[in-house]
Amino acid sequence: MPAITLPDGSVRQFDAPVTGTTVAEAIGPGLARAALAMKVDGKPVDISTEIDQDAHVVFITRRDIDALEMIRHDAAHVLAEAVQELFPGTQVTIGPSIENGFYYDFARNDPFTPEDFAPIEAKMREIVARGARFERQVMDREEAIAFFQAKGEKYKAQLIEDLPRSEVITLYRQGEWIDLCRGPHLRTTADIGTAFKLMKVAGAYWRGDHRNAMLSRIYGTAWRDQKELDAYLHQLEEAERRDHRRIGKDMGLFHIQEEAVGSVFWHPKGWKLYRTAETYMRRRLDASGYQEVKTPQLVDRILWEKSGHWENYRQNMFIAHVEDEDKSLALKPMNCPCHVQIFRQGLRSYRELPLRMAEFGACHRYEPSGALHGIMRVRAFTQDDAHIFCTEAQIAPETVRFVELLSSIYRDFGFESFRVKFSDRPEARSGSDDVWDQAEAALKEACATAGVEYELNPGEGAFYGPKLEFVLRDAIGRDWQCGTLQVDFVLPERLDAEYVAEDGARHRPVMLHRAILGSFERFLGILIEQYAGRFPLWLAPVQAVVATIVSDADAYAEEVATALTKAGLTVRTDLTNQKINAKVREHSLLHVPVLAVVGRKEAETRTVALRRLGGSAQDVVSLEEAVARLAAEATPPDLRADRV
RNA sequence: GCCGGCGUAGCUCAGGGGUAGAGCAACUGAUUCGUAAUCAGUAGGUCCACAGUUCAAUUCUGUGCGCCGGCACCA
Repeated sequence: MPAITLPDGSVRQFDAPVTGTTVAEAIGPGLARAALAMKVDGKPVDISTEIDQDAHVVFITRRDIDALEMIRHDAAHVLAEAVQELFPGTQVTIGPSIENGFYYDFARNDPFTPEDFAPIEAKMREIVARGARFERQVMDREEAIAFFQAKGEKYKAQLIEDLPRSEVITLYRQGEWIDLCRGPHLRTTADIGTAFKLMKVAGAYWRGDHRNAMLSRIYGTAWRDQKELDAYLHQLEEAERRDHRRIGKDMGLFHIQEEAVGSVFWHPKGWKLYRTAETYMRRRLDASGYQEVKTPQLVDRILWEKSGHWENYRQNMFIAHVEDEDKSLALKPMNCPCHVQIFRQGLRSYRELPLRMAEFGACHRYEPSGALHGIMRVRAFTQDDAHIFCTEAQIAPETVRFVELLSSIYRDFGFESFRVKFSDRPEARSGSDDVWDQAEAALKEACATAGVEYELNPGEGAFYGPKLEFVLRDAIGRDWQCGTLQVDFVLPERLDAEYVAEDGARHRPVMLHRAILGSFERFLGILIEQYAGRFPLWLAPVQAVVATIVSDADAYAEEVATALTKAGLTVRTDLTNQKINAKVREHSLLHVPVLAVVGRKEAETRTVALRRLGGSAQDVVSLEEAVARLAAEATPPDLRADRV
């Protein structure tokens, strides 16, 4: 005799087990029409599910966010059906809903190409129009395996074989087509609607393992209505305009060329941006008790053997040989072993701890070609690296301190929020399990102390210790690790770092590896996308252009530029023989934040007309006022008087 | 590294078995014009590289390199 409690708190009694459909009908025909699925005690299920005991029920309609995920999941099923109708012999594997859409991985000798999209999409629309009911079916495990084997679907059969014994095997049928699926689903394929679109093809390894077969993946996007789909596609176009590779080219910030794959040629404006960020970081580190050092680029393999990099990281290292010498040197892929060498010079005392050693360290790593991406993933990059040598007791306070510094710096750069991931021990690692237990526990405790909330990222730690990853998102939604904090008990041991403690005996320090930006290259790439090239004044590589209206104002324009330069701004003049409209347009397209326009009037009255990027207002102020105002605004956030 | 796509002027792109075109940019000249494109003219290309097919290849085929989207790998 189930009693159904609805979201408004009302309760409906039924004499016998009922399906969601029946309950919805009992409430009203409108709801019966709109209810696509439901949540029973918080768990999403098919609307046709029978409820046989008291439960809280929430109906899911098209307007609910939960419907979106189901639309996407169902669209994946329809995609698979369409593909199998059009391309017999193609095997299905998995097809989940994902952020913004869905994908399906197919096993097939000839991978799909974008040319296949039109016919597949047409077939999908046909299947949606058919409106076949999604029917759930429970099947015995062995029977299900035999069923898929008989169809030649060996991937599906394997999926079932690998499911835990306790798992109930369910299949969903839509018309003639049937798939292994946990559910839940909408009522019919018609409920998916027509606001979907196939987006791209990609190779993907079966079960995400590169030793397995490569499958052909089709990505699609799906939404509740055409308006949402259009908005999403528009947003994608907008995001493309923010792409740091495009902006880097348009603004003349940097380039990369074939002869130095994965390395950045910084142009004057790009390097100005880089230096602004570097100078800022140096000030912040100086103020936070770090000591900056500089260590060698090329280091003998002997040191890398000691540190464990030779064993664990060699495939990512650039090795250098000299003609007449029987030596192998490696370009450093990380700075840590070098920093330990500095730590090891002389006898260290516990009084020096925590010792925070920072370096803007240029590192080289041989990254797989497919991983390279603009300046965000390169083979030569500069980390804002530091190693904190400390005692175990200092791990937690140093973590708190670090997270505060990182948050403050991210905020200054305009990133109000970021995600944190906790990566624990990887398969290939140095150090005993005991040491890893200790390191992971210490980092977790430090997080608790610092109030850091994180998601788990299993098996993704560095080979010498667990790490926290601070993740920022680029324009098109890809996540990038920037900051990191790693607890390391291994390297101090391997490289024999020690200090004399209060008790007069020698002890091992703990090493905290940490970076805030991660690498300047990646961080600046994200920064470019964050601002779409329209930087706040303190970051802009060219902060103002003084543009003339008539050539009579040339001398005055030079005077204005000089005054602004003296005040510390980076300024250019535009004395070209063009209309002011053209000048405004040109410098706006280059994202110059301030345009100082001078014509006859300004020259006579010693004023400038300030125009902000993106605005159309003109602010005519005296030269002194303009200099004072812009100088104040161009002050980096950490140097501002109102800094709390 | 793997799967797919792409590689034509500085940029964005069109074209196509008989050795190439547009717009913008550049350069020259005219124009001094008050807030997102003044007008006219000029110049600019081993059509990514190498090999093959062909009377003829930038176009077709193969290989390599690079780029783009994913996967795998990672700051």
